[in-house]
Amino acid sequence: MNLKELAANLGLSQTTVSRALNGYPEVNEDTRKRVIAAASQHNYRPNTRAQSLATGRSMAIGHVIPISTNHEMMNPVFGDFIGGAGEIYARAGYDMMLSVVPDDAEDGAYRSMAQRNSVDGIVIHGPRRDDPRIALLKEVGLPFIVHGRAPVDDTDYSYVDVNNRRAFERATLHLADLGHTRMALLNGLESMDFAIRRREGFEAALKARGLPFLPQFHRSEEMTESYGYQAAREMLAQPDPPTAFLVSSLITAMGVRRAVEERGLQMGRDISIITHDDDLGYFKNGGEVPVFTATRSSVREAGRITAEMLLGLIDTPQNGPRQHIMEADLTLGLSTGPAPR
Amino acid sequence: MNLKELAANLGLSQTTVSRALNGYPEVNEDTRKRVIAAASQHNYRPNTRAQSLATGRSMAIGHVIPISTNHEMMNPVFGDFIGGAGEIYARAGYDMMLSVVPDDAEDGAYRSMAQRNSVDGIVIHGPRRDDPRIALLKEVGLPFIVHGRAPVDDTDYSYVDVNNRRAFERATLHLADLGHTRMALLNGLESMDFAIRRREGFEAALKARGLPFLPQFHRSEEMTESYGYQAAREMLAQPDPPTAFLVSSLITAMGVRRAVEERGLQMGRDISIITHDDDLGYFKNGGEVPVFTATRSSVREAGRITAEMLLGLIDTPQNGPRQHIMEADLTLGLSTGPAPR
DNA sequence: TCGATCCTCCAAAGCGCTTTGGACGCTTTC
DNA sequence: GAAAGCGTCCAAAGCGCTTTGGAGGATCGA
Repeated sequence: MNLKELAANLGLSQTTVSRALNGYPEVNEDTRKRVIAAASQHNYRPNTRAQSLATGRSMAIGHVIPISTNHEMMNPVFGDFIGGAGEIYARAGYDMMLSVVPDDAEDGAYRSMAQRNSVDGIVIHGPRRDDPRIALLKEVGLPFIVHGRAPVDDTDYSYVDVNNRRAFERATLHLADLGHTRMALLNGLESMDFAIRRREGFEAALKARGLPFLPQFHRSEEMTESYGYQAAREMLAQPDPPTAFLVSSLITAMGVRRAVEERGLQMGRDISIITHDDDLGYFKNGGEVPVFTATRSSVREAGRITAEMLLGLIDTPQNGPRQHIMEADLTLGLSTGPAPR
Repeated sequence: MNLKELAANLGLSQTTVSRALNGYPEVNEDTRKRVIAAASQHNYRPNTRAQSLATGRSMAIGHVIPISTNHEMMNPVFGDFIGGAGEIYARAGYDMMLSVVPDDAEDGAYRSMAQRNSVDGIVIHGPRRDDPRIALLKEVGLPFIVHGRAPVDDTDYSYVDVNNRRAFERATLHLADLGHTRMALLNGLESMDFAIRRREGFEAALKARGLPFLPQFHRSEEMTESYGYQAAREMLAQPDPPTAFLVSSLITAMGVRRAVEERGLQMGRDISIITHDDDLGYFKNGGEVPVFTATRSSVREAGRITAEMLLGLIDTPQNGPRQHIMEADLTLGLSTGPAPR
C-alpha cells in the first residue's frame, strides 16, 4: 500500500493525503480524520526512502563503531550507550544506523555516510589522542557529537563527556586521605582521551599530596577482566606492593579483586580499590551497598543526553556547538579502607 | 556532487555513468576507467536513498533490540553479536539499522520496518516462549533469521542457534561423573527459549544418572553478576548446600565465585562451577587456561553466520529457510573437580 | 555492397514521496 | 453586485538514482 493507492482509495489526491498525514493546516479536519483512519486501517506507512529523497532529510543517525584491528573488541559500554540513545531516537521518529568498521577504514565510513546522504547526524565514539575524525566531520559538514572529548579542548565542536579528570582526582585524594601512599593505576588504553584525563587527575592528586608517581604500578590496556587480574597479580607479588588500586572499569576491577583474594588478602582491609563504574545494566556494582567504591556515571544516561543534543543540533544548527559535562559521583562501597601499616 | 553533475562533467549521460560504476558490461572499458577516476576524484558516492528507491532494495538489515520494560537491560552479548554481523554487512555493502524498542511495542517496530521499506531483512533477537514475532514476520513477508529458536521446533523459518540443550546436558553429566549429586542451576530467564533448552538438558542428564532435580537449587533470572552472588550466597547458607553450580553466563558465574570465596570455600575443590561462555571480547574466560570450566560458543561467530545466512536468504529466497546449529565446546578450566565428601 | 550483428551510448520513464503554484467554489466586504 | 479573501483541494514538478527501449556507428559475413 503506497500513497498513490491510498489516495485513489479515498478519492483524493496524493497531495491532500500527504498533507493530511503530515499535519498541514490546509486540509479539512473531517477529511484528515478520514485519511488517518484509512491509513491506519490499511496499515499504511510512508516509504522512508522516498520520503527522505523528497525531503532531503534521512531521519537517521549514524554511529560508527571502530573495531580496532588489533584488538577486535566490542566495548560493553557501547551497548548501554546505544540503548539510551536509541530510546530517544525512537521517540523522535529517527532510525539508528550502525557501522562497524575496522579503525583504519573509519575515514571512509564517515565520508560515505555524509556523501550518500544516509544520515542526518553522527555520533563519534571513543575519541583518541589527536583524533582526526573531528576535523574530518567538520570538513564534510554533517552535524555530529562526540561522546568524549578530544584532548585539545577547543570549544568549536559538540560533545558529551564525563569529568574524568576530576573523578579520578577525587578518588585519588580519597585514597590519600585514607593514608595510602603506594597506589596503582590500572588505566584504559592511554591512546584514548578518557584515559589520558584520568591519568592527569590521578597525577594531580598525587602531586597535591606530595606523593610520588610510581611507574611500576601503572598500566594502560584494554579494560578486560584478565587484564585486571594479571596486572594486580604481578604488582602484589612485588616486594613493596601497592596498598590501593585505581581501576578504569568495573570489569577490570573484578579481575583485581580476584588477584587480591587469590593472594589471601581482603579487599577493603588489606587492599583498597576504587574503580570507575559506568552503571551498566548487566554490571551493577553490587546491590544496595556497592561492592566497590566507585566513580559512577551512567553511560546509558550519556547516550540519552547525546541523542537529545544531536537532534537539537540538527534542528537548530545555527545555535552553534554545545557541550555537556557529567560529573561522576564518588560512591563509597566496601572496597576501601584505611591503609594498613 | 550527484550523478547528474558527474555525468555533465564527463560529457556522458547519467545512464552510462551509472552503468560504468555498477559494473554493467555495455560500457567501454576506457570510459569506465574514466568514469571511475572522476568519481573517486570528486569523492562521488551514490545517494543511498535514491538508489534504493530506484532499485527497490534498501541495502540495510534491521535488528530490533527489545528492551524489556521491567528490566531495561542491554545484554552485553548483543554487542559482540552486532560486531560479528556488522563485519559481514560492511563487507557486503549493507548497512545495519538498529531499533531499540520497549518489548510491548516490538510489533509495531517490525511492521514499520517492513512497510516503510527501510530494510531488506531482519534479525530477531532473544526469542521467547511462544514468541509471536516469528508468525508476525512470516505475515509481513520480510526475510528474517532468528538468533536462537522458538520452542516449537518447526522447520519453516531460518535460525542460527547454539545447541543449548546438549551443552548443558554434557556439562551436567560431567559434573555427575565427578561425583556431584547436589547441583544448582542458575539459569537465565526461563521465558527465553535458550534457558528452557538449557534446563531441559540439565534435567535430562540428572534423569539419566538417576539424580533428583532439587527445586530449591534452581533459579531463573536476568543474568547479572549480583544475581549469581545473591543466589549462590543463599544456597550455600542452607544446611545441605549444593556442591556444584551450573550457570548460564560468565558474568553470573563471577558472582557465584564471589559468594563462594566470601564463604571461605575454594572453587574447584569445595565447589565446582560450570558456566556458559559466550566468548565475549571483553569477557575472556581467563587466559591460556580458562578460569571456569565452560560450555563455550562464540556469539561473535554466531553474528557472522547469521549475517551471512540472511544475505544469502535475501539473494536466493527460493532456496527456502535455512538452519544452523552451533555445538558448544566443553572446555575444562579450574573451577571443577571431584565432589567433596 | 548490403543487411545483420555487435559495441557504445543515450533519452526518458519511473521508484514513492513532498511541495510549488494554482484552481475552484463559497463567503465576506464595501 | 463585484472584488477580495478564504478554505480545500489538485496537477505536476521535482528529489537522485536505475533501467527500459532504442539509436547510431563500426564491423562482419555472404
